[in-house]
Amino acid sequence: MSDVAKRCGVSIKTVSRVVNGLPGTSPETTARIQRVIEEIGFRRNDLAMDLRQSQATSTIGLVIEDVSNPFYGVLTRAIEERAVREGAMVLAVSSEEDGAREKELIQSLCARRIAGLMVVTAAEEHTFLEPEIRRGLPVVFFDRPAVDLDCDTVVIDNAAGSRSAVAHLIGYGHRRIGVVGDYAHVYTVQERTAGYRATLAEYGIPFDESLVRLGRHQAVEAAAAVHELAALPDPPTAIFATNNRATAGVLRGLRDRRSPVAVVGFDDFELADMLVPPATVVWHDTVEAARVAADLLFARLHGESGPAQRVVMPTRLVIRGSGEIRP
Amino acid sequence: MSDVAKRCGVSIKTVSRVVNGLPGTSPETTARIQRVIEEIGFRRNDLAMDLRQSQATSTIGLVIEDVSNPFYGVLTRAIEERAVREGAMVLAVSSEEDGAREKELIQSLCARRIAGLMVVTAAEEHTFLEPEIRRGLPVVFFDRPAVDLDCDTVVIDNAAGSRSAVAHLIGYGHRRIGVVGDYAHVYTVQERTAGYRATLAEYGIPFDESLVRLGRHQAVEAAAAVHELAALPDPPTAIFATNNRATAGVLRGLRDRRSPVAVVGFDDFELADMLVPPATVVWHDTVEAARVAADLLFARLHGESGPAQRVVMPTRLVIRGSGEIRP
DNA sequence: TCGCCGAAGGTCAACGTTGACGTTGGAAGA
DNA sequence: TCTTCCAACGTCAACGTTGACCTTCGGCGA
Repeated sequence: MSDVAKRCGVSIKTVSRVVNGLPGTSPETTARIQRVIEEIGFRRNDLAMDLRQSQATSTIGLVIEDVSNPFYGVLTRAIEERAVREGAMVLAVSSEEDGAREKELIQSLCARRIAGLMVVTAAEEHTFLEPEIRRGLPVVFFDRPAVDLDCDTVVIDNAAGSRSAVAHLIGYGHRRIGVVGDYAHVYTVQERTAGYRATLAEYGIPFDESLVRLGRHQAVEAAAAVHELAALPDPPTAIFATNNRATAGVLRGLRDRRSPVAVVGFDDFELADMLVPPATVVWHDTVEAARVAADLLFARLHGESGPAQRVVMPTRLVIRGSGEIRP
Repeated sequence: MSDVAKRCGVSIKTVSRVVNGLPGTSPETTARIQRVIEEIGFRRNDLAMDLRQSQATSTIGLVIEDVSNPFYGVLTRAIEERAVREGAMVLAVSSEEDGAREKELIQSLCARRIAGLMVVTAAEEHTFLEPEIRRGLPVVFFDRPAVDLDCDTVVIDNAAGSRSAVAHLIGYGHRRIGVVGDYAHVYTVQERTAGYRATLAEYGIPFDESLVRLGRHQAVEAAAAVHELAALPDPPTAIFATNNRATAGVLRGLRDRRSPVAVVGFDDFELADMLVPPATVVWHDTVEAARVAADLLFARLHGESGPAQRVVMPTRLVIRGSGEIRP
């Protein structure tokens, strides 16, 4: 900027006015400055501007498990879409389901003075966020609530979704229903497993620990769980998979086995309807949930100061075939 | 920081030393300052630091078409993985395949003083990047080269990949092979379509314009193309789909038709092997390509100043079933 | 003629941080 | 005792920008 000013024989402030379209410069001066800016390819340093003006950048921090998981890809995109309309960008980082890493990442984001934060948390403890929140950082928890913080939260109705899945399988005559899912410490896994147990109890079916196979983070691990379950003395005739990756893994594991096993998965996923049999899943609107969460975040950024909101997104059982196999 | 200094009765500089782990403070002072930092939850403003020190942040800009497309999700993740090892973050933005938007986004990224830039370009003109490059911004083009800029580039061997796909179909007896693909102005679409034509010529098969259906960005549009092709007087017996989304769309479009049509798609995708028939595709290693591109970028950031590199990633035909259907 | 006004432009400080360099005060060596 | 040295601080300016405020000057009405 000072370079432009020197070349034009004006003060830095005049250049600043032109750059920001403020009044107070003659048309000739404005044109001259704009020409020089074009010539030398000057671009304002937003860092300096943000430092001077607001102590915050127009960047939203987003902490997820892994961008390459389509669920988070869709989430990231939906938030970005909302953010661009507000002139903001989204800085998405992957926690890899590691609480300590999540803490580091968030602190690093805060050091970069993000304007707001959205988190799919993997941590059990969020007190480290308190000073930031006190300083005015809006935080929204997505998909998993914070236990020790009173923040806006958007979650899926895991209890109802799990119930619909398990009740559906029971309705088709299944009494031995396996569960395959991700790490047991993840909130959604706990909720969905709890929903499974509650539904079994509701129908008077005894809970059998050996039918539960958690900690299956990768699809191949979920596929392996299928073989473990099949090797049981009294194998399950149906499987409830607690997320998209587990569902894909289970279906892959089942593909080469002769005895048909019914499957209902939580989360819809691309091509689910193209498999054979097509996957019956607990659907929920990820894009809409992301929009709601983004709305909450931007409302806070625009000054909203009411009590923390908690939004529960509904689910719907999408019947396609894999869940309608009888024992 | 000045707040911490005041509370501790020391100068700002002393706090700075403690924050950065520099020598020159007694253990007692260090402990006192650290305690206060912990107490009030102070966090250094990296904006101010970057402004003072280097005029660049430790952030890599990544311009892609859309994070929610798994291809780009995987790319983003691979680059992030490399970036975290270097203490950097990735600011990924979606151009939506719009050249003008891409330009705006890149300029916005530059204004935020990113340390490096990786682009899957949708623009035909990149001269606006010249001043930034002159100023030392390392730029890597991924998947699509720049026509008017001499930068590091990583592309897929589109010619060889397309040839392997089309020759495979011809080998199975097909002579009328349709093409379904994304926007015709996209580099990869052009290259792959050119590869298709070259291979037809190689085998003495006349090119028929009516078999080419481009501009199918969404999967549903690709599915519609299948029906259009089937309605031709002399419909194709095979289809070459030029990317993952088109392949999924084509397979979906074919699902409900009785007459079997062979399909080979460019790009592998999740669950491709779980479809019926499983999708035969031109595979390439996206993760490895991203790693190579990230290596190029970080090498430049570390001072590498040799001539621009151009890396061509190999492809491999993965035979699964959909491409081995005879006419 | 004088006073006033507004357009066009300039000066200065501050945002939070750190590099360069200055200042203490006590210990150690001559 | 005097010098030297070093550890442990502090001061100041600068990074690029902008808000608050000041200056200049020509025009215009009383």
